[in-house]
Amino acid sequence: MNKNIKVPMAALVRLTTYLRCLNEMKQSNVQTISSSDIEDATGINAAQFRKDLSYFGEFGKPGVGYNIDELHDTIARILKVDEERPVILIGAGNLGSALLGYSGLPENNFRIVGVFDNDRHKIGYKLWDNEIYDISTIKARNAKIGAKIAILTVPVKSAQDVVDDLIESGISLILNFAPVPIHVSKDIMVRNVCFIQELTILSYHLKS
Amino acid sequence: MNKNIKVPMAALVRLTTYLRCLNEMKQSNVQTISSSDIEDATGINAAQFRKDLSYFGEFGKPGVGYNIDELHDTIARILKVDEERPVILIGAGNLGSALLGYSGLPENNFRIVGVFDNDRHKIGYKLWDNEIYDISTIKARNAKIGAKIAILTVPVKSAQDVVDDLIESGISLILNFAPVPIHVSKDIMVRNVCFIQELTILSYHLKS
DNA sequence: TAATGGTTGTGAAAAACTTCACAATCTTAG
DNA sequence: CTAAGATTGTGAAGTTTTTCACAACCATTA
Repeated sequence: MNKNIKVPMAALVRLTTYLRCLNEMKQSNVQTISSSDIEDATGINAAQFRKDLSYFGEFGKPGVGYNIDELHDTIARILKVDEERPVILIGAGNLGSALLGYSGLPENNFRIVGVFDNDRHKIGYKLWDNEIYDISTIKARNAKIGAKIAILTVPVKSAQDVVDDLIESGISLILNFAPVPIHVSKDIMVRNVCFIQELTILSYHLKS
Repeated sequence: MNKNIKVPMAALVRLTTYLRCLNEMKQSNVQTISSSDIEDATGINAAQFRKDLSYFGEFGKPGVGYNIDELHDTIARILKVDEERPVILIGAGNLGSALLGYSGLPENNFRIVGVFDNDRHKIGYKLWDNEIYDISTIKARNAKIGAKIAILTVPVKSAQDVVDDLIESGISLILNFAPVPIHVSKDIMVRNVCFIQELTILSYHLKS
């Protein structure tokens, strides 16, 4: 085991892929899989899979393989998605609304427990049964809610301001959908989702 | 220049970040930037920035820096986002609808020129002024449209089937929002956007 | 003109990541 | 019990990516 060695970010990304894959496999009637089965299902090299797991321990049986349910639960525990996490959503626009209605969130143990916006025309109204709160009340509200994770779907121009408020409110993990790099201290983690970037990478590969 | 050397995917991702950054800088009254200005703005190492550019040519002046407008246009040309690209959208659900209304798409030269779904209750109706077409007509329609890029916002269970149709219709670049790995031949490129994965990576970093 | 301060482009060094390859282990069958 | 076949976990090798460091260059000032 390599528990003292830093886990590469790429390995974490792959772990989430294994988890998704195992989730599907759970519904089959097979109990056990080998690392090369994972390779077939995900395209990720079998040795890579084993090494990724080795950062966290030993979960397989030589000569046999891995128990699907066990491995699923182990990876879920490693990634801390084995129990429900409260998440707050900032920005009740089109995208925020779509996310709020997305069943994949609860299915993966993420529960949106608060929706915030700064638009007077939205505050107080309900979106999919969630009341939209005034963003200026976030500090007080999150003192009760205690969420550590926020999803940010606000316009570019408000993104940085909102982030500062979030951090003051105890948020330390931010999923940023605003297409702008936001600036935070080292103890705060931001992951950006920008599908324009993805489209652009596709565009680069246009043959012409 | 390294034109004969393979460009790392990570470099392409960074190029899209530089482009976004330059886009903002265009609005300032500064004309010229240095690689370390880029580092300050994006967090990406200055030498990394220069090496990324070196895959494509020499665009700066030693002792001076880079002209913002010029560099922006150059990178846009490299990434082939210097002119409008037609894109088709498959899946007119919540997410598809949100994407369709997203102004970032036209602002970045991606124009949605066709919306498709397989739901009888949606086909024929309009979404943000776009008629929703029957997905079974895609081959005929894309023969006229000629889009190479498709955005996929369909449920997991239909994803693979739809992809096969898309490829038959001349699509070679797919942005997949369905949280499932899809299987394609080598000449087709797929980029996945899965924010559950991103949330999961954040979750792993919860301190507790 | 010469000297100074700043910046690029890039070969080479360093670091990080992936893949290989094999000892160790397990299960089954005879 | 032994042999055969399968699979893990991991040190080492191989590959890729990032960072360093410096020659070459430009603009400005004296």
